[in-house]
Amino acid sequence: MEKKAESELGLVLSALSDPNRRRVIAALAHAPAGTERTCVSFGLPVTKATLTHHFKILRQAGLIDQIDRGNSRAAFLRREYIDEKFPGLLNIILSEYPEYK
Amino acid sequence: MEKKAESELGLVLSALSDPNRRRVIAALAHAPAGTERTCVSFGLPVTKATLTHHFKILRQAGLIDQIDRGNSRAAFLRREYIDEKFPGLLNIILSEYPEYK
DNA sequence: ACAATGGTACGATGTCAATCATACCTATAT
DNA sequence: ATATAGGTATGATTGACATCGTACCATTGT
Repeated sequence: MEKKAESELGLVLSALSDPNRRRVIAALAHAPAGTERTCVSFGLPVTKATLTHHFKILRQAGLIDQIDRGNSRAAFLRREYIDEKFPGLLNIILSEYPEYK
Repeated sequence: MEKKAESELGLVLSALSDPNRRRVIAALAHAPAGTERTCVSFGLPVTKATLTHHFKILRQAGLIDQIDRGNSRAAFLRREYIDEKFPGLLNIILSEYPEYK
């Protein structure tokens, strides 16, 4: 049985269904373009194992990339891709966080 | 224990994570404003019981409304609400269906 | 050298969501 | 009147997912 390949948009919307993952994307979207941050730096209320899980999903959805910095892995937003493929999406995510006005 | 209240945006994104539900929203978004359609008219590959389930979720997310027509229940898009609260969202959903160009 | 830090891998668990079958309701159509 | 069609309600099953603990790896800093 073939696993049903999920659409690109499906991956993105599923990834953003989780509040912890939205928090990451909102923080990156609010930060200056090109900002890199470690996974732990977002202060999500989950263990490290769960952190890895969430960032993997964001990566597979094409929303972020991660660069191996040896010591840590820097996560950054794939802003151009998102803005071209899903215009308006980042602003929608940001709108959930008034403090990122 | 209090059930964690999900955010408005969370409800919307969760609702749109499902391909069947996206299909409904895309069809309504493509149709002329104010278009009403019955649940079955979308031809989703699920049983009636599952249909009811999906439309309930779309309603709870605020994406559609349903009017009781006795015989059937007409579903229509809450376009103004969506466009005001989540600008660009409908176009993103539509972009998955090139035939709705 | 060694501890501390950021992260991954694996396995387990609990919860939630999508689906179905069945039974039932209401309105139109024959 | 009776069948047909659109829809709801309920309960069961199944799979996916968020989470954790534990063990482990690499790099930086002391």
